[in-house]
Amino acid sequence: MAAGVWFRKCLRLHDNEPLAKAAASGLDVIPFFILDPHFDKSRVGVNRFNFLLQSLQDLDQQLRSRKSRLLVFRGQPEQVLAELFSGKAPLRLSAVFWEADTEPYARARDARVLAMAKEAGVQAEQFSGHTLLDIDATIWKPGFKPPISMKSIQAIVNAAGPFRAPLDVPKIPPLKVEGHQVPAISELYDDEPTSQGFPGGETEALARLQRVCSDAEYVRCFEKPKTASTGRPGCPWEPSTTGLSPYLKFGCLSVRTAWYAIDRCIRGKSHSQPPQSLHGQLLFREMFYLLGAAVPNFDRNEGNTMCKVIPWGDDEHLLAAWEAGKTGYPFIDALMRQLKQTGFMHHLGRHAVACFLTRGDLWQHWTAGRDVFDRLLLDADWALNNGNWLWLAGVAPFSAPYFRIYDPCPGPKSSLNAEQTGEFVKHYVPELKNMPAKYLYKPWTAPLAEQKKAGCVIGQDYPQPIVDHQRAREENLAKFKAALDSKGGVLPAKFGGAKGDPGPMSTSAYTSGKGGKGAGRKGGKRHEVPEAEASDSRKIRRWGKKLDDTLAGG
DNA sequence: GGATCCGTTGTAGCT
DNA sequence: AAGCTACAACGGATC
Repeated sequence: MAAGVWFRKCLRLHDNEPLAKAAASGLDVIPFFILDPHFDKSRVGVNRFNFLLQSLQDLDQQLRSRKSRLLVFRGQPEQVLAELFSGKAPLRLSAVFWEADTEPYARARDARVLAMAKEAGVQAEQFSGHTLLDIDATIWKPGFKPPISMKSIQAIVNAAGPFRAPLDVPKIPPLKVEGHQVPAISELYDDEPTSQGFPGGETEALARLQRVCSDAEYVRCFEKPKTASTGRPGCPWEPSTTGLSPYLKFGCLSVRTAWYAIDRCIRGKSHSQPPQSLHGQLLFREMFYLLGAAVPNFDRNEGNTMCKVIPWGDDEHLLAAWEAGKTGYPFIDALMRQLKQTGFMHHLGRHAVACFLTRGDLWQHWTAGRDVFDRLLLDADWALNNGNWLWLAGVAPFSAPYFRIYDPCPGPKSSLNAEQTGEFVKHYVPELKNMPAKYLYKPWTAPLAEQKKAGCVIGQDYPQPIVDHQRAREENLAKFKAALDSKGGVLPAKFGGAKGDPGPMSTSAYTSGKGGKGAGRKGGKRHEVPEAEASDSRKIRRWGKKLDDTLAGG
């Protein structure tokens, strides 16, 4: 008899509780993954699927170096597991362990598997591990309220106490079974993966974490809104952030391991704070996981207390141009082509293209953009992706005010932090590679002679702007306001989920009150140590400059 | 119960 | 050059 370890996310050996439990059971251990036909080409782009297969390869290699291996089965999970529950040795399971997954598809599937296991007399157990918090335990606690701000998620996390330390890799009994290899991507997809810089797997995940944390000052001073949407100077395809998100999505990296590695860098020294710090990023991840699990219909427009209903348009032509990176707005197009080509986009880039598709310019439904991201992003994660689209469409209570619309042609003062030499745009939109920098974000303003000289005539070699931004912006602001005024944007919030009525939740946008960016926020009583804060921002500025120099030099 | 503060990340235009 | 204002004006938390 054997204990199965069902890998789904959690594609790692470190800090893997199901694996530790199986290894401690005294039974043989069968590590396996099931390639579920549900996740087909319509749902998963070739780059993410390749990332998954690389992660499985890495897992297999690591297990083999420990005299075990990974078995990859294909088919519907319920069917495969039914066979493993009733099959012949050595592939018959008397126990199976996995990491809990709170996404709706996984939840329904796992409930069926738990029932099957009970029926078959197989011990089945799942362990919380993908998040810092035990999501289900948290949302069922009396008095739980869905967090919609950094303060509220911090309160929840603080109340939960310190997270357990990451677990060591257990001693795994040897396994000798033939077949069930990790397939090659060419067996499953016709097109070739095109991603760069993000090889899947735990080995790379830990190496990347190591690289990030070897620069403790970078970790201490990290402020997300100050990182560049257009990558690193000189190599715009490299993220200006840590690039750890795909590894967290698949659990190649344990979030606890990441949390404590960051903690070691910042402990005892002055450091940036949530929400902008690296810990803040992980806290947002927790917040969206809680919302995804606690809010019914979190991925929908209707029946979703976190979503104001806005009469979005439905124009296939606009959506297709956006997805293809052919809107005629070079910054938007470069970002969308980066997404398609590499599977990665900086968070602020996601702000720019999501705002452009929805309330900013094209007035298309946020779920349409959500689906494109869900397919193409290496780090596409159901709760985070939905949460971010709700945020950016301006329909969630945690959204920025709807009238804060990003300029799709960001200048040097824009909070999108887009570099001004145009190297990012030129890299992903090669039609524009000879366009002078001063016209790069608005090439239609270049005189025809300049366009010809650059070999890029607008309307021929590169599209005209698909909409007039100033006009679209004003029209959309008016439509959004009208929808709010008519109360069409407010739902009665009367659909209780399986859990108790979470209570009427906010469904409106907010404004920041008077003052521009950051104005009027200093000097409040929240900032008890203004000196430390000032020294932090000095450090951060110094650091930013140093980073720029280093990267420019290298 | 009313007032006040606050919310990761807008932009243009002015001084 | 950095800092202010206009734009339009929500709702949760706290006092």
